[in-house]
Amino acid sequence: MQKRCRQGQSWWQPKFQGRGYRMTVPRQVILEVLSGTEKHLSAEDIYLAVQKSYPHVGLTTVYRTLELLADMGVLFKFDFGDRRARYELAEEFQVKKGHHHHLVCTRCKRVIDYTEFIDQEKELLEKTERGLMEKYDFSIEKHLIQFYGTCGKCRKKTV
Amino acid sequence: MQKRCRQGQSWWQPKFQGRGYRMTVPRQVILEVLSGTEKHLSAEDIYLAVQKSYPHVGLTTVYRTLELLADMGVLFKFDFGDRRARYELAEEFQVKKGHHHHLVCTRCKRVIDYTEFIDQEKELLEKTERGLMEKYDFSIEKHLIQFYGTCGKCRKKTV
DNA sequence: ACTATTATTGAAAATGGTTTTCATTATCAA
DNA sequence: TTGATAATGAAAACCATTTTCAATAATAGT
Repeated sequence: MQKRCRQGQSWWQPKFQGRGYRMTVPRQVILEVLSGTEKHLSAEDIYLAVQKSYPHVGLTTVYRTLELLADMGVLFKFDFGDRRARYELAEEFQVKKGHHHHLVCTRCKRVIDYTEFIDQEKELLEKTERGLMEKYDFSIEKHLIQFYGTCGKCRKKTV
Repeated sequence: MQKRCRQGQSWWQPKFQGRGYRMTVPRQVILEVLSGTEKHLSAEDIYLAVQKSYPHVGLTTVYRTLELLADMGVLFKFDFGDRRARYELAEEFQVKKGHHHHLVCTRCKRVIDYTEFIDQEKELLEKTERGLMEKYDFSIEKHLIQFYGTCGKCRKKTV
C-alpha cells in the first residue's frame, strides 16, 4: 500500500542484539504494525496487516515473534474472552497510549481502555507489589487489571 | 471413594430453578467438587474428580456446566497462561477462601492466592468502578487483578 | 566482502482444549 | 402420570496455536 521507511535504527534494535536475537524484516514489520495501532490486535489481525507490505511472512512467524516479544516484555498478551489472544505494545513502547487498563464487555467483547484513577491505582499497586514480593519471595514483573461487565449498547439490546 | 450425601437442599437449588434451569445430578456433583477444593481446577481436573463418584458424566457436560455457572456468576474462569481455563467458585460461594487475588509465576504457572492489601484494593476498586460506570455507561460486574512474575523456586533454577 | 555458524523462516501437519451435533434421557410443572 | 423441553453424552468438528523440518538469512570473524 504505502512505502515503508526503515531507515532509522529503531529503539528495538539494541533490545534484540543484546540477547543474541537477530533483527529481521518480519520482526520489524510486526513491530511497526503494533506501533501504529491503538487497537488490541489478534495474531491473525497482525498477520493480515503484515502481509500487505510483506506478503511472504507466515502466520507461524507472527506467532513466534509475538511470543518472543512477550517474553522480552515488549508487548503484553491479553485474554478478553473471545477465544484468541490479543496483543498490545507495552506502554513504554507505545507512542500514543499511556498506562491504562481495560473494561471488557462480556457480551460483545468490546474493550475500552481507561486511564482514569490510574495514578491512585499505580500507587496502591506498587505498595502491594512490594509487600507481596517480600512475603511470597516472588519477583513481580507486571500486573493485570480488568473490569468485566456490560456496555451500554449491549444493555439496551436485551432490555 | 467416599459416600456422597446429597440430602440437604443446597444454596444453589433456588439459583437454578429461578431461571428455568434444572438441577441435575451432574451439576450437583460438579458444584460439590468445586466447593470442596481450594485449588484452581481445569475442566479436565473437574471431569476426573466428578467421574470418581459419577462415572457417566461426560467432559462435554462439565464444559457446559462450567459455562453456565460462569454466566450465572457462580464461578470465575481464569487464564493463568497454561493454555487451559481454570475455575474457582465465586467468593460468596466458597467456604474457605475469602476475597483474594492471584500471583502467577510465568515460568512454572504456579498460582498463589493472596489476601493482603485486599481491603485497600477493594476500596479503591469500588471507587474506580463507580467512576468508570458513570463515565463509560458500563455496568461493571466483576474485576480481575493478577500479578505476574517469577516465584522463588524458579528464580533459583536459572541463577 | 567472504564464510561459517546458527538463528530464523515458512509450509504443512499436528496438537489439544473447547464446541457442536444429534439422538437419547431426565427433570419439572401440570 | 404425562407432556414439554432442558440436559446429557459420545463422537465429530473446530480452530487458535505449536511443532516439525528443510531452506534461508543475519551476524561475527576473517
